[in-house]
Amino acid sequence: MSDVTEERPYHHGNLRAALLDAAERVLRERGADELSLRDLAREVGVSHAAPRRHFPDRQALLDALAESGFAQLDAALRSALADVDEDFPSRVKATMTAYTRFATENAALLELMYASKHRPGATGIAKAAEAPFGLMSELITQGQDEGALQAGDPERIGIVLFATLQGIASMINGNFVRPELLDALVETAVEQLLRGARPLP
Amino acid sequence: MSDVTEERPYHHGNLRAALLDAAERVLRERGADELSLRDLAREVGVSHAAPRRHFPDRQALLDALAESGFAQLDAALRSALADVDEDFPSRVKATMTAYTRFATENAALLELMYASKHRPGATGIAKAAEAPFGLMSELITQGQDEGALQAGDPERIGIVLFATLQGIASMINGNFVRPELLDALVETAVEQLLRGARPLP
DNA sequence: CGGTAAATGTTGTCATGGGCTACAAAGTAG
DNA sequence: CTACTTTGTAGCCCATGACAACATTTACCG
Repeated sequence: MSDVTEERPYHHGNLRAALLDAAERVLRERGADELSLRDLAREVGVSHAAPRRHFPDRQALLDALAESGFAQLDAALRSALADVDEDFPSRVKATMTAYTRFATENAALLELMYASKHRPGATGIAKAAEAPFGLMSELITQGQDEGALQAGDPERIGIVLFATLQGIASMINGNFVRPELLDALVETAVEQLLRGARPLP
Repeated sequence: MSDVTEERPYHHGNLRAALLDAAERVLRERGADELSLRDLAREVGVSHAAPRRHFPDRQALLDALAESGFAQLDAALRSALADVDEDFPSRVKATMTAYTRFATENAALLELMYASKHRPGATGIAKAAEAPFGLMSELITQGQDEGALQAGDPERIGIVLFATLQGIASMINGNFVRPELLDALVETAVEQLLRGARPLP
């Protein structure tokens, strides 16, 4: 058996991942304002300056969290789409529900993801956001192919759809709308999309 | 003539307003993260602990800014509505344009307004938000009265509309969409509302 | 008026945290 | 085995938020 007093090695091994893990937990439990690099270092059991090797400053950590958030969101959306029928209305509704679920269950994370002031050269975030954005475009394209939606730039329609979802989540996360209304609002949004963007008779 | 060396009186007179003013400027120029009570105190010319009398802690200041933001937003929307025709489509479009304009020109402020973690008992913000929210509901009601929109809970439709606008602004403020696309996106959103929520033939 | 309580500002202090530099240990390649 | 690089440590400075004790105005009330 190894020593009971678990000597920590000088090198952590995968400090970056451990920090992100801890950060995600703190973010969820106490919000972005409470995120302190020193605190994370303590939790992970390294010196207060160790995180610096992986995140030059606090904002770099926040950006990394945001980037990871888009990846998680993309995974959530694709997972939701995997379990649903082929027809367009079902797929739209499943996607919208999955988005708002994710967004309301990860309120602080979403706030980071859409924060206006990422560091100038944070290309990683934009890149990571392309995955879910693209998914939305594909979905719209599918709807157009099926004849459920009128022609038009799928990206533009997708962005508006995305925006509506994000906005609904904001309303709930900001406590302006009771969470119980979430489903009804999503339902309304789905109906309006299907009716508002369908082909002219 | 009074003394040239402008002796500052012990009592500022309207410190609270002065602080909010300075805070709004800093918020616009450098973002919420850069807002420091001590810095504001310096700018206004009072001691570092003076703001405490008016804002018990930093969050209280942020909440006050958010509250003021909703009042300004409400004023902007009503002002836009005052200069436009009576017909529903014009009014909707004017309102939506005014909202997204305000939201993109005051990105950091909007972020504060919809931040998920206001202090528990910040009833002031919710109260202030009721004004613009109500405006949106009234607008929907008008549309229904004119027969441009189908029946339905005006508040629910209004919230979805509001959410869409806020979402579009988020996309632009978060740098996921080029600002030049703003008008086109609003246009799309307007059309979808008018088509998606109009009465069945 | 005049005196007292409440508001409002000031000074001084502490703990926390970000960011920096110099140094140490562990891995890696020649 | 010896350099070189990566990763973590120790210690410092400084800004800030929060707090307490004290000072000055202002407001109110007899």
